[in-house]
Amino acid sequence: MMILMPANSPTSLDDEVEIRPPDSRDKILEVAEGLFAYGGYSGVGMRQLAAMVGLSKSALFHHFPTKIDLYEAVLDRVLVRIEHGLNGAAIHEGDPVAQLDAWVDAVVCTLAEDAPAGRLMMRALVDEEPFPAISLGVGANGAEPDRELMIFEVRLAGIVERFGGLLERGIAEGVFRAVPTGDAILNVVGTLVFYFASGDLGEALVGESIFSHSAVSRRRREVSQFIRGGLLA
Amino acid sequence: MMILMPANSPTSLDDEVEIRPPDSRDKILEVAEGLFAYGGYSGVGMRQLAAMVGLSKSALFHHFPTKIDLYEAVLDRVLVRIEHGLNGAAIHEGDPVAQLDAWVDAVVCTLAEDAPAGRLMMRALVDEEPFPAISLGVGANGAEPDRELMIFEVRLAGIVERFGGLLERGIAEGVFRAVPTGDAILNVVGTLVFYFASGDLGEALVGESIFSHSAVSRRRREVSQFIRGGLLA
DNA sequence: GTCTATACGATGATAGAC
DNA sequence: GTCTATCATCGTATAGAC
Repeated sequence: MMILMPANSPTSLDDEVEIRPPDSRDKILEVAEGLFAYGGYSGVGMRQLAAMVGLSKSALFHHFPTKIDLYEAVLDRVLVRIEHGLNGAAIHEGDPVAQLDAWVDAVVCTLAEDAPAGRLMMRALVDEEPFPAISLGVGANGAEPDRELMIFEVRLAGIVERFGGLLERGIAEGVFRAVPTGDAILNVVGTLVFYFASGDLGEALVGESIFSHSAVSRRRREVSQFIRGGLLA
Repeated sequence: MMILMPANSPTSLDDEVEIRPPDSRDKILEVAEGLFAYGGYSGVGMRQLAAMVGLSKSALFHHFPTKIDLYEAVLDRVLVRIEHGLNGAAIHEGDPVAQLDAWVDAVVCTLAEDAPAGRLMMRALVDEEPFPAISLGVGANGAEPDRELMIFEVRLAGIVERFGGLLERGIAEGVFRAVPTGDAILNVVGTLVFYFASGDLGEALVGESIFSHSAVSRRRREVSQFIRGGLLA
């Protein structure tokens, strides 16, 4: 389990002491991620969470003033991991097809590394009131969004936008089929995330844990072929 | 909104009087479907539901002894619609490619007809403790499942099995790529369902309501092409 | 930062009268 | 079938001591 720094935090070495008190907050987020993934937002109780993390209920409310704040922090942490995986991959090298492969593989590998992430992402994507930031271009124009945007939403909008750009370049070069990017993005996201959110259903279908080594390496091949087949000209 | 009969109910004409008291139970299911789709299982209160349907809370508990019973009934009703859509389509005529097209289109059309269905299905698929019935072959052998199966799960297992059979026939005939059926099923289900579960995110990406007439007719084309590309040899 | 104590509303569910 | 009344429990949040 890697330790990640927020993408926008200024990196200075002597902050180390202050930045990482490897303490309660991280443990809360870790446990909460599993619980939210399992039971959804409404299915998790702060009492229950506090007990599992070994803290008092009120100590928990000290770290996260409200339940939704905790939820946002958990979601954002997962997205930071995905962003990190994308940044570490060669998604800007080679032709659009190679970039697509790198993109897909990076997401698959990140979701394969911690089990709750896929389910959590799928829940967040399905839950209502998500992500108008995408249609706004994330602050590209001066129009204020009609409600407070979650950090999580802005981060997701950035990722989706980068993928949309890749799609458009591939279409312009003629290597991808000329498809509406909206539908294509939904196809790819659905395919990528659903496998890792499918839990027991997925296990019943593939015949072993969807997170086992062999299942994941098979998945990397299969999802890449499926998406290439669906997108390439 | 069509009136459907359970697939296994004996069809006799004079049952009509008894079968359809077009009454409270249906109204409860209708409202509950919307609520569960919007807020998930834990996010819906029986008080709230009773108020919206115009009943007392205890009257509600008379129709459905427990909340989970209601939830199962709602899920099953959606699956019955999907089953009905599949039965009405030409999924047994022509070569496997034609059957695949009929299959995909039938599911898309059913999910397009009532908005909560897709979101509800995605939630149910992501929720834990689903569907070991699939690996058991739905009563094909004598082994008892280790817990009570929901009607809903058995019905889903049947649908998934039929699709798995179609995949295997297509692979045997050489018209589909030789892929592991488990991964392929998850790819198709994820692609099919996620679009109709994506709500505001989907709307932001496709530029209009995902249930609008133009969006749905575009979707029928796009998802068919995407899945064909991903599966065909 | 962490704890105990307390409060309030809402929840799922039950019992019994009409 | 539908209602009112009631129950214990939960989620959420606050206040204040250590």
